This record gives sequence, C-alpha cells and structure tokens, in this order.
Amino acid sequence: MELRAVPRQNRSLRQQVAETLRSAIIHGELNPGDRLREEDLSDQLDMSRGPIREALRQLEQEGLVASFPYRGTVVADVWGDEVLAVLVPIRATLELYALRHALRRFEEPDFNALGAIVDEMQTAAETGNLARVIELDMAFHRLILERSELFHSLQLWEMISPRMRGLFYRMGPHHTSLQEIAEQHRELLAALRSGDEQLAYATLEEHIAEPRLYARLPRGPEPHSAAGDDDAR
Amino acid sequence: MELRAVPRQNRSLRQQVAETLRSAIIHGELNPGDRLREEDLSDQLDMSRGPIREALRQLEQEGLVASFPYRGTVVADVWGDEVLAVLVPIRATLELYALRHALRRFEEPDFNALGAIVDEMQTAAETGNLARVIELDMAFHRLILERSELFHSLQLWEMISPRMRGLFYRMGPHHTSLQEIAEQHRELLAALRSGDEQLAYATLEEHIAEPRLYARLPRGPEPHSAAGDDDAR
DNA sequence: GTTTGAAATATTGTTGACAATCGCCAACTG
DNA sequence: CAGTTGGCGATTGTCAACAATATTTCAAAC
Repeated sequence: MELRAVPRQNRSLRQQVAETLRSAIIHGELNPGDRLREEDLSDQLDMSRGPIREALRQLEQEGLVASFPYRGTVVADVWGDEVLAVLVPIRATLELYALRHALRRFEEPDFNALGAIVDEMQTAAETGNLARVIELDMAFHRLILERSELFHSLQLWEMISPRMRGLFYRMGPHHTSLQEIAEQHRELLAALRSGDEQLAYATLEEHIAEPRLYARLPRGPEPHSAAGDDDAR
Repeated sequence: MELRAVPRQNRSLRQQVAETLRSAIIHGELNPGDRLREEDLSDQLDMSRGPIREALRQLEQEGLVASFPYRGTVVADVWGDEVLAVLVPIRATLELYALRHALRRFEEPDFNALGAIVDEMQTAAETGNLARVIELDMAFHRLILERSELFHSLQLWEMISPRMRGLFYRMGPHHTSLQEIAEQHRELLAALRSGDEQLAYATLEEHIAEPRLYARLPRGPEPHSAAGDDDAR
C-alpha cells in the first residue's frame, strides 16, 4: 500500500495526514483490518511520528480506525448496516436542528453559494465524476451547518461525515444517476429559498431519508460484529 | 485554577489528562472561554506537552474544548440549549438501535450486572451523592452499548457522553429527587428483563426523553420537528 | 491623534531520541 | 508432557529541544 505525499499546503501536518488516510480508507486503498504502523507512515509521508499519532487518534474518533494500547492501529469496518441505521437518523437530527438556525441567517450570498455548489454538482454529474459529486454533496450540507453557527452540531456532523462519505462511495455506483443527485439538491435549495420553513424542513428530511438511495443496500437485522473492541479511553 | 495530579495509575498519560480536564470542565472548575495553554498544563501535571496535546485533541472531538491553529485552546460552552436539543435525540437513536442487538445477547449475568448498578445507584441516591448517581447512570447505559457489540454506536456514544454528563451535572440539583432516578432505572431494567421487546424499547425511549428531568431548564426545545426556538451560544 | 509596519513575544507545531509495554517463544520446572 | 517464566523483538508511549506562526508592541510617518 503506497501513500503519496500531502495534498494542500498551509495546513497542519496532522490535518494533512488525517485527510490522506481518510481518503485512502474511504476509497478502498486501505481495507478493514489493515494495520497502520506509525513508523511506516512517518517514513512514507516523510515526517515524524508526532503528527501521525495525532492524526490516528482523530481518525479513531471518527470511527475509521481502531487502536489498542501498545498493539497498534487497524482500519475499521465502515460498511456495515450499523452505519446506515444509525448515521442517517443522527444526521437528520443534526441537520434539521441546524437548518432552523441557519435559515434565519441566510441571505442572498448564502443562497448563491449553495447555488454555485449545485451548479458545479450538475457539471460533475454530467461528466460522471462520482467523487466530485460526493464532495459537493457534503459541502452543500456542511454549509448549512456552518451558517447555523451551532458549535456542537457542526462538531458532531464533522464526526459522522467521514462515515457518511464512505457510505456514499459505496452506494454511488448503485444509484440510478448522478444527475438525479444534483437535481435533488436543486429542489432542496428551492425549498430553502421559498421562505416556507415547513416546506424547507420537510424537503430536507425527505432528502436525507432518501429511500431510493438506500434501496439497494443489504438490510438485515443481523448484528454486525465490528472490527474490534473499543478500549474506552 | 489548580489541577492536581493523576487519578488511577496504569493508563496512558493521555487518558489521565483527558479525564482530569473533562472532570474539571464538567464540574465547573474550568469555565467556558478559559484558555488551556499546553505549557501551563505540562507544568502543572508534570509531564511533557505530547500527552497534553493528544488529550486536548481528544477533548476537542468530544466537544468540550475548541482549538485554533497557532492560537490556542479554550474551554467550550457545553451548557447551551443546543446540547439538550441535539444530544437527546442522538442518544435515543444510538441506544434504541443498540438495545435491539444487546437484548439478544443478554444473559442472566448481564441483567445481574445492571441490577448491581441500580442497587449501588439506590445507595448513592440515599446518601445524596449526585456525582456517583450520574456516573452509575452513565455506566448503566454504557453497558447496553457494550453488549450490543456495535463498534460505531459505542464509539459515537463515547463521543456524546461527556456532553451528556455535563448536562446531568447541570440538571441534577433541579431534579426532584435522586431516588427517583434510581427508581426509573429499576423500572427500565424490569422492562428489559420482561422479554417483551416492544415494552423494552418503549420504556427506554421514554426514559431518555425523560420529561421531568428537563422540565426546569430555561426552555423546552422541540427536538425533531419544526417549532420555535432561540439563538444558542 | 491615527495609521502603518516591522520587530519582539507568546504560543502552538514538529522533530528525533529514548523509555515502557506487549505478544511471542524458547527454556525451564513440576 | 502441561504449564510457567523470563528474555527478545516489535511497537507504541513519552520527552525535551527546536521551528513556525499568530498576536502584540511600539516607534515612525502622515
């Protein structure tokens, strides 16, 4: 498994490492159970172990890896039914609550920013760029959380969003069409712009539940055994 | 603000620091906005800045502090309406889903473990030991999450539980009586033991919503549906 | 008196070396 | 031969010094 160096500059090494590993895990370059040795990573990414350690701890909080004292860190399983069953309602709780606060603050520039995201999503959808569509999807919803100025909601959203992203990547190929995703966001934006709060909430709620999107996933009541225990810190 | 040294031995310094700070924040020895300088902490707790940094990052993920690149870390506000409005439904989602899986695994020893927690809670309640009651309350629910063997649910629960604990400490003095808390857990346990899954779910759901417990708070937010609210933070 | 900008300061970000702990396995003991 | 113990290699945990960055200070110009 080869990890190439850092993406954008001008951010802390910890953030760069976290993003690199997150991406590798979500894209399947790293698979559940794969070991992540701090020294290997520090060699490959050409930095000391300090930032690596901090990034691994962060990914642990995001549920992407599991680590055990003095024994190491492994990639966790982000693709069980559990993620779907638990994350969708949590996401709905957060976004609906945040929307209530964000809507009051939204001005023309905010709607335009959302519109720009939707436009770019449309372009990405037409060229079949799944990764870009997903990133823009996340950006759209994150903007609502940001504008709500709710510290804990945004913080928790950041905590579950990496898992959601993993879910999207897994479901993407099963979705009927990328254009439909863009179209749904356009409708959602229209509802937000309408000034009808009830309509906005209802549209967002339905958008998140999104029956078509999850239709193809295996939905069994079978308990899913996770990649490892948690050593309650 | 004086922080005295470590609690239990035989755990990593990071965990000790995290617990010390968590406790100080929740008990109000550290207040929102207070600055947390890595060097000060490393002096006070007599260790290097490494473990301190990692503990601060963890608390950041738990929503207890907020940090800014090259600018420092401050204690966050864990006492807004937001915490209540968002955390209660999230907690309900996690615990109800986990209970479904845990109930199948529960055997006599598990029920007895829960029973022992309730008994001790009763004792703590009779002596007016709020802190102990709260810890046992958390332990009761955590045990359900543990037995569900759901990696992500437990992980997310650990993420929100520090905020819940803060909420409990704030509400404790307003609660009608500690005995009532213990009694409620005894009833909940009976429902779990009954073998009637529907009863178990319903009792847990009501237990979490817990109208009496939140009655005294400044406002009664309506979590999941559209309604009036206020500015937070 | 206000503004500007560069140096000084305070604070976090990063590093490489050293210490502690764990799992494994061979040697030992009964 | 089963079970225990003690060393060994692998890996994470911790430390103290150094680098990078943001904020503050303060003098000079307008």
